[in-house]
Amino acid sequence: MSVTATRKERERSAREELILDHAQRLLLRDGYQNLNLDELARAIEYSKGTIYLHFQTKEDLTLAIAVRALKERADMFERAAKFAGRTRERARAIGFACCEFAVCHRDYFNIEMMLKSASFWEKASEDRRRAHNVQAGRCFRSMNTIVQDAIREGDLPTGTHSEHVVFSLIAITMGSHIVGVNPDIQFYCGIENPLELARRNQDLVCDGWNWRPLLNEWDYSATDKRIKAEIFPDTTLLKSA
Amino acid sequence: MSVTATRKERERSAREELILDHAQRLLLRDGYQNLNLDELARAIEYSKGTIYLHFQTKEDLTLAIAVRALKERADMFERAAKFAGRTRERARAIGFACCEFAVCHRDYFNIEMMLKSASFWEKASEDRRRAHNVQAGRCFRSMNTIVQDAIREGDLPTGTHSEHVVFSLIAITMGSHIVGVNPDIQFYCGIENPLELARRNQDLVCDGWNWRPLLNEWDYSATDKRIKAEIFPDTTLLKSA
Amino acid sequence: MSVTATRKERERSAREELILDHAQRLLLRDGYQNLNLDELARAIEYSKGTIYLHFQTKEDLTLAIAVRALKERADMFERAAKFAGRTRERARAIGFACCEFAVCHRDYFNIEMMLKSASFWEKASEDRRRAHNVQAGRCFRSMNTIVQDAIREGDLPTGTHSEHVVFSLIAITMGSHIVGVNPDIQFYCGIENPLELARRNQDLVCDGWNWRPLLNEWDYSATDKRIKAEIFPDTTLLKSA
Amino acid sequence: MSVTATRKERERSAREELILDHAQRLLLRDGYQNLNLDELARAIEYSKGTIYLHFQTKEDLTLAIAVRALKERADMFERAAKFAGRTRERARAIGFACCEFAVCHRDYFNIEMMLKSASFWEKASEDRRRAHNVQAGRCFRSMNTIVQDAIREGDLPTGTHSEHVVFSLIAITMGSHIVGVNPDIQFYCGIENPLELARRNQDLVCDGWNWRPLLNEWDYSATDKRIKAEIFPDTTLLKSA
DNA sequence: CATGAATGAGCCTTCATTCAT
DNA sequence: TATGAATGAAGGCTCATTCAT
Repeated sequence: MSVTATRKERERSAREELILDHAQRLLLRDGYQNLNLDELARAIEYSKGTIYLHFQTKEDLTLAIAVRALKERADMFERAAKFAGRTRERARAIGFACCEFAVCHRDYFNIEMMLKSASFWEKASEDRRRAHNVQAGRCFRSMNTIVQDAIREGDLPTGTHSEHVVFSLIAITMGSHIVGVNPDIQFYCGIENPLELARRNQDLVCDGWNWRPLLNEWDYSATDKRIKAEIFPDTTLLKSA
Repeated sequence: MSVTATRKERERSAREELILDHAQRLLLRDGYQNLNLDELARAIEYSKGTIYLHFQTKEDLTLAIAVRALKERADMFERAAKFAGRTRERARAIGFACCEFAVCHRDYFNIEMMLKSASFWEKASEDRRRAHNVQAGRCFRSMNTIVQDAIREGDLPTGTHSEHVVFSLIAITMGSHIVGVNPDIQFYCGIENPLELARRNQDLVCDGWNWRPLLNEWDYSATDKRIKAEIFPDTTLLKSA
Repeated sequence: MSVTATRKERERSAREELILDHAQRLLLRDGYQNLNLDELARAIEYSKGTIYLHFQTKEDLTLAIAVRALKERADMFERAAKFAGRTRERARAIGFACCEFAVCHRDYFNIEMMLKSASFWEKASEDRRRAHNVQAGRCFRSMNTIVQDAIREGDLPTGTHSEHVVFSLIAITMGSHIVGVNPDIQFYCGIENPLELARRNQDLVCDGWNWRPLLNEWDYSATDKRIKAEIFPDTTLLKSA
Repeated sequence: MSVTATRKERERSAREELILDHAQRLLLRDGYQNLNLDELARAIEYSKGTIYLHFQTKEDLTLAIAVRALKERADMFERAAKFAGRTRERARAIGFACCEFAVCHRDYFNIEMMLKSASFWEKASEDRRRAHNVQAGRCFRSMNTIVQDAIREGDLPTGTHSEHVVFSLIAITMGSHIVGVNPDIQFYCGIENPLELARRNQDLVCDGWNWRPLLNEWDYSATDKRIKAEIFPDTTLLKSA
């Protein structure tokens, strides 16, 4: 590939990122239905036609935003899965990654909710749909592998279905994040730091599954320090680790 | 109030329910942005103008759907809260109510998600917003009271923040329902009956909080039978109780 | 039907005609691709939305214009077909009707040409397509019946295929009209009155088929006078008859 | 002019033909309004910019297609006009040429119809418009000369206006071709071979003008054989000649 | 000369909302 | 009170044309 071609390639990628950045911002501010391509074009200072050089439809663009975030999440999960330690410590690393992700993509789950409508997927490009599945699969496998290790190593009771553990962890995490950003619930439950609660909830569930070592059997604050140091050394977003 | 006025009042209410019934159906079928007032008018066999005699805007209508469902949920919660037994049994009754509700309003959480957008609330009527808060408060207090009782009675450890317990239960429940209906996750996690998993997840969290009696300390299947018999005798939707 | 309903019905029809009138004018001025619904709305002094209360798509509207003209043509043909006289005189009455029609709808054939594109018909409503076929059939049968009579009565040679005669008459008529309005051809052929030539061309073809009585065997100017008087008494458009 | 320049000139011409070939194909497949320059560029494997090095606008390109076809028609007409024989035989040769042309350019007349819109010509280049007139003139004169010869030689009645004869022949030919490809009319009139009918229609008109020798006074099938052999020896498209 | 990325005006269509009857 | 015809702003998408490289 010629030098010029590479540069163009880079420029194209950069612009695609630029579009996604602004689109994501508008999407989260206004919701999908109020996302307006005229405004987006104005924001990125490119024409509307240019947007369509990158994305087939508005739905395709929206899905691309989700895919990008999901890819980042999958990357973090795979990094976290390599953490050296007991299986529950490794799971904790993924929990850490998940919160880290939630901080950077505060409203990612809202985007994910937008994708619910069936008519949505029909209008997105085939490639984009495939990309979404790929990243979703990576996320799931990162966690599922650890749970299976835990069962094999005896950290989780024999006979536990790994998929059910994964499901409960996804549920408590997603639920915590979604509910945690709800102003009404924040008010009623007196929540200040939703992320902290999300991680505690994950602990509750792990303890519920009897995932050894239990919360009171291990110094997880030390684990957290190691996670932060070894896996996410550059992170400054989470004050406590 | 004259006899005629009362009859008219009743007719008005009946029509409002009719509108909400069909609107909810269409809303869940097509999503908010595809909810079309022309189609709704055709379905209810009244004119579009008539819809506007009941609801100020499309957003107001949508919120009314949510309020109606929420009210039903609050009613069920309050009924469940009166269940006679240990605090965790009463919480279990509410969990039961929540699943029961989820069965009747399979996609209520999707509607709740639609309400996220800020611009949405601006267009709903003040009265409707207030009504929503009232019902949300009822739901919260039903649960929170039980948790506080549990702390007072020593079923939950001293020093436990009741709001955090409530938060975790809401999170695991909402998370389980939202994640449980996701086809991708159903596929990855091999889920057949999301509701069953939702209830198990609630147990995990209660055990995590050390809410006595723990799962293995009590015959909760007997409790479930009583709940079904005493609180929801007419329910046939949940096969196992 | 109530009085009000009838009036509304009438108003609706009147507006539909209004839309068609202006749409036809713009269509012939600018061609189909340049027909602009914004401009049309401005011209009719109704909103764009109103246009869509009458016509499903732009294609549907265009086809409606063609159907309306075609219906008028079919009406004239059927009226002309009733002319009392020899078969060739009756055919002549239809030829007269055709020219009369061409005067009132100077560019009808151009509209008909627009309908060629296959993608066009897909976007028009089923009802409209059917209506078009109905009117086209009426036109054809009016003429074909006369030709069959001519064969039966011996005015046309035995063994003549009526459809081929009709085809040749349609061809010479359509060809004359289309070519006759072409400025280049008008210039080259020194044409002043295309209609007169169209009628003469029809005579050439009839003589070619040996349709009795031939041009030089009968006083067709007398026939023309009768046609004008009996069939189209109100017509002032054609100077010579 | 240098050798290089000549080669470039040739290359330029070749590419122009390539563009016209594909453009004509797309034009006839999709109609003018659906002719898409992006697709055309892809088809010719040159860039869109290159198309604009050859043609000023999309209209200019379309007109160029018409001009090219018209030139071919004029060439065929002039060749046919040289046929040795009676004037009506020579006219027949042109009729033959016309059908031959219609076979190779099945939808040429549709293209010709597209040129009707006034706004079209405004956007085509002056040069192209002039070229179109030149070729149209050649076609007309080929035929007109033969008719004038016929009048002079007494094959057509004295006093006949040659332009009117030409007009009627153009009309019957154009009409036959346009009407003949109309599926509705094919259905109604039971047409299988439109070209055959077109030629018969030409005969009807000639007989109508009393152009000697009449159809029943001469063995025109022999003429047709000669035409085919002497003028269009390479043609295999027309089965009967 | 050749490219093809970028443009942006333009257009069809939808649909929540209004209001005269 | 109930209607539904009328509105018109809004928005997604296209594509002929340009121009820097």
